Amino acid sequence: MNNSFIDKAVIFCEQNKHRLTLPRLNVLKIIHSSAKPIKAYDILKKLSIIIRNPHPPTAYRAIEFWKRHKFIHRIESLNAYCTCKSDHLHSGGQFLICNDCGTVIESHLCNFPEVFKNAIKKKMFTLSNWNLEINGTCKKCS
Amino acid sequence: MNNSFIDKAVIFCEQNKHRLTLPRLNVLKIIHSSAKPIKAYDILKKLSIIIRNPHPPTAYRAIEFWKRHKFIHRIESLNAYCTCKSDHLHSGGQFLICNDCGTVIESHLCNFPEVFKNAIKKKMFTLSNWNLEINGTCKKCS
DNA sequence: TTCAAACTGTAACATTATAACATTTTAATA
DNA sequence: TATTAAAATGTTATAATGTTACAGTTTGAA
Repeated sequence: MNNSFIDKAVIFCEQNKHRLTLPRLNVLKIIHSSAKPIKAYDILKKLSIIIRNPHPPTAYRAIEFWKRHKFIHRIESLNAYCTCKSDHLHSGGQFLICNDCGTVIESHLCNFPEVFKNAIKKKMFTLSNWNLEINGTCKKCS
Repeated sequence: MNNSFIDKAVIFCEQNKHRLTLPRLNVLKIIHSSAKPIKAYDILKKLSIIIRNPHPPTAYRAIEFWKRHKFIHRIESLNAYCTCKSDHLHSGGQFLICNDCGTVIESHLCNFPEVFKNAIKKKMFTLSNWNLEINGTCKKCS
């Protein structure tokens, strides 16, 4: 396992005086080591190997923490979580979801496309963040 | 209430030999008459005025029906449903969600932007449908 | 008129998420 | 180094969202 992602989280917590507690560290490790986005209750199940009989809030709090600090994304249409694959902060994400095998690929764009910005401007809307979920078929499955 | 939307649904069912049953018609009417996207259990509550003690599957089946036929959209981040504001079929949607008042505006684009298509092509992914949810502040609230 | 497909009714249950409050941990400070 | 307040977790309960399974009804075509 490539741990540079976890290392970053460790450093982030040190630098920002957040506590890298057992639930936080392990929830992030569990999400990071999952090939596909993982659901909260599956995280909880895996967490129970490390923490005795953990309850939902334990998982959900850690998920919320890493999401707030943009280390993970939530795939809304799957109710599942995956680590952020981009190497810098960003306020939006695109996800390619394979209808066949369930694999999710993050396709990061730094800037929100102009067409959308224009469409938004027309509606007099001020952008804060965005989430794009694209369904289709991945290379392997097509 | 402008009923042309409901009229379209009536015609659609006639033409495609789908039954426009009491739950189907009323679920669509309920979603259509809601100013904001409405949740399944709120649909169910309103449905109980017309149908005696309806159970979740009654609402969910009708929701699934109208979604399948692209009369409604599901806003994933809200677990809520709204009618489609575009006058033709399309396989993707953008939604501007106001963080303040919860209003959702559908901003329809007929074609998926090139930047995204290119990002997808790079990943060797075949597109079927897409959903973009944009959070921000609407005109009224800013 | 009967028959199969489409659809609804109902009960039970599964999944996903949060509220509320007690307890523990931590680091700064007196 | 004892105190303390903030940050975080533990625990119980429950709310919110969604599905399965099977029985019964409606419909239109053979």
